[in-house]
Amino acid sequence: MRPIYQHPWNVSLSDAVAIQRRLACHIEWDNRFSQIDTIAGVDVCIRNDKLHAAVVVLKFPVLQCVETALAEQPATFPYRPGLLAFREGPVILKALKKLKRLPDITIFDGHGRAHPYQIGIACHLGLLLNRPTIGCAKKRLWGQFEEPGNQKGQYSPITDKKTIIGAALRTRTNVKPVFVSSGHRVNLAASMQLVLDCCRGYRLPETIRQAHHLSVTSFEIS
DNA sequence: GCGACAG
DNA sequence: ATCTTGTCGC
Repeated sequence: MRPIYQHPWNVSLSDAVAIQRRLACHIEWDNRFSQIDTIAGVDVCIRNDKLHAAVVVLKFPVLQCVETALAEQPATFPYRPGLLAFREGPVILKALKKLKRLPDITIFDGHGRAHPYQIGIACHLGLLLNRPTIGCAKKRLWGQFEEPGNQKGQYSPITDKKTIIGAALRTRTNVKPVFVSSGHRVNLAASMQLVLDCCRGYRLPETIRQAHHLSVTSFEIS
């Protein structure tokens, strides 16, 4: 089956918003995955207007690396809060296409549902890839939340007009929380559990940490 | 007009 | 995200 959703990337800011609003109603918030054999982390770094994307696929739940992929591309679309997918999406898809096998779950360094139109980069790319995804950001973009308790595992909801759109989750005791939200086909509870399952180190899931390291390393070499 | 604002 | 020195907390 060919990709169902596709759209141009070289668009104006207003067109980008229009595309988001059109795609948003197709995002699925319920779990639609079964066995999880692999889970991946994706991240992008920018040097001299060049984007470097890295994806690290880990066997789950042992978190052993089974495959990685890199891609680079000039940065064209500007950074605008809410439109991150249009800036980083293309180079990320380029890296993901190099994988022998797409991961069962993919975690992004950015939001999912906790976005003004409920279509953060994790939702957007999950829909285009037709795969389950999770958003895991370092800072809030949309919605209100209270600081969660200081112990690892404690969390508080991120809400938008009484609707829970994500959670501020403490992945390490006494360390700033991460902001987790559903991407595509993974509900909030499962997203939070998986993010915690992927934490073996600092405060981001091991998957994203490794991808970040890899993306930084790649531009240092290039 | 002012404040907020993923990466 | 990137740039970039000293500095606060455990």
